[in-house]
Amino acid sequence: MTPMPELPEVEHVRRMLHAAMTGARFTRVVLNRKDLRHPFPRRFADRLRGQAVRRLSRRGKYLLVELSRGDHLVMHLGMTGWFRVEQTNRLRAKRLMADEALERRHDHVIFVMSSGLTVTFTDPRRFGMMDLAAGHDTHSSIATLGPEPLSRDFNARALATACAKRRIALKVALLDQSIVAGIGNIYASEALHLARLSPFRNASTLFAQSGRPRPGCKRLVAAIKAVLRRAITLKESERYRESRFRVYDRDGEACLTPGCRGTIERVWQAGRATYYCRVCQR
DNA sequence: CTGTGTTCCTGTTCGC
DNA sequence: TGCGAACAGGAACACA
Repeated sequence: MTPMPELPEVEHVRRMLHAAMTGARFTRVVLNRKDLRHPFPRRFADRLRGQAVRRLSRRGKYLLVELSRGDHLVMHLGMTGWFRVEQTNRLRAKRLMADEALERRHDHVIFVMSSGLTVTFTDPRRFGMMDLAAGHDTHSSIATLGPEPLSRDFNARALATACAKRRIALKVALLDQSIVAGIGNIYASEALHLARLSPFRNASTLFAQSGRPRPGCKRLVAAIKAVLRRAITLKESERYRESRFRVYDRDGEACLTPGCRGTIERVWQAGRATYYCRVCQR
């Protein structure tokens, strides 16, 4: 099973698309349906055609394609979205095998680029999204995002402040994209385990009476950065196929924290599965 | 306002 | 072996 797209997966896609699209123009844009999660914006294909790709960036789980006229293509992978990059001429010549045709049944958007590459967005569950925006931070979904977890802006003070008056569980807070951008269900559990913090702990307790972040808050920030960085590195090295998570999908197994004799449990929190060790996570 | 629950969607897994 | 039910969850929205 490929993990759901969270920040590391989206970053991997960004790098892939950067290599495939930067400098090239949209020669042809094909929409195989009129919507994904939301309808495509008006004249979507027309507004892309002829534009060159200046650069590809990422904000949280959103991909941003900066276009030559200055506007931006905003994309989200949802839960099952991904991109395929192929040589356009080989694609034309190809006769599809039955299983391949089955796989292509969820190809919703096709970008034929001037470079001779075709970039296809495929998404079985159609939770993905594509939109156009004037600037990189003018899109409503992106404007409300919290700090990038791997930036300097994301530190213990910033996290403690963002959580200060929130009476929600820590795990739920990490999933809130306005508190910190890019963390999903898997890495929320992973980071809390590495930081040895209980997912049930009230988020506001990261902030001490003295107005300073508690030690756990600093550990959590470090753990989030470590978990995300490791996942990005792992993907680049292609070793991620054999890698496993610390707690995610490990219920019933022994806790990996050195010296801890606990067992990983799976519990239900705000409609989501949370994996944790009740012995070392406090 | 704030937090919880539901909805969208389909491929995969599980139990009978 | 086959079939239906349960499950997976990002983000938006309804609602108390």
